[in-house]
Amino acid sequence: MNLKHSKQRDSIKEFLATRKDHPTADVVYMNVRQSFPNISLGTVYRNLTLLADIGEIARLRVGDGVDHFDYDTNPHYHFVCSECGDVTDLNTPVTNQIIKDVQETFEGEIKGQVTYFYGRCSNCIPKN
Amino acid sequence: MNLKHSKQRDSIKEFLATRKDHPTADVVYMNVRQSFPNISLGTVYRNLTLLADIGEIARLRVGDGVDHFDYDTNPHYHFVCSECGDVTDLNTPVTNQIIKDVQETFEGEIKGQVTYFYGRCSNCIPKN
DNA sequence: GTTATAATAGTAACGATTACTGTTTTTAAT
DNA sequence: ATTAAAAACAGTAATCGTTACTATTATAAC
Repeated sequence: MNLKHSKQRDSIKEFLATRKDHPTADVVYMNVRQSFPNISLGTVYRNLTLLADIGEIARLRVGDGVDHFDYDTNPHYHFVCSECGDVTDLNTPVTNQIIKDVQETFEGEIKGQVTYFYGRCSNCIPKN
Repeated sequence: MNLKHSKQRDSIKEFLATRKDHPTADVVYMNVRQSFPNISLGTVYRNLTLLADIGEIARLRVGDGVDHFDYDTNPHYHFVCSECGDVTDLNTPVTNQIIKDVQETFEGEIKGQVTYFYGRCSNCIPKN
């Protein structure tokens, strides 16, 4: 892979680095446009895909029909609020034991696992 | 919810019941058309969504951009082959311990968990 | 500076899904 | 059996996230 430097890509990475939530391509687009008013949505998608492919960011598919992107590539669990849609990090350590368990009775080759949790986030639980 | 009976819906359920793989709406459409040549794709989608909402079938989102549907609503893990895209059942029992662990340090209310595994299925591993 | 090619902006196309609309089925009450 | 209310339908249009295309611009090695 023969990468060339690009200010737009830098800007996308920089933006992602500032966010602890997990923005969608569209949110990235909206924000990066403040520094690059002419950046195209296609450029955002292409670079997010590229960065995810080379492992510099992570692409999250949490079942809401939209891809989310995470600057933090260390394995960690995510929580998706069924009401507000927010995607947040969980700090429970990730275990790989389950992969070993599954592999025992599975003929193919397991390379990884995706797990996310859903429910109501603290903001969406009615106070009293 | 005030359901009325429909032959089309029956047929969709019947078809799903015969399949151990996890067909997409389009596959359901193709097959149910053999008994109902005029059935519309919208009807298939509407009924799959309805059946999933009332818990008679399960909707699987395994990150391939297409929804899969499962007649078996008992909790079980799925494996997604990264090469051929097949979605298959795993027989490792599902544990809820992880939910309890996560709940300990999480302020919101966790209602469930989605886990799937990916890798190469036995068909896609080169034989020698 | 030249040159090769990666990256871009802008736009068109795509595929999965949902929404709309007028018609047909189902169901329950008469 | 007839009727009436509502659910479901077929057919089609629209939506939405994403990818593909194309002509132009930026990058980087020589």
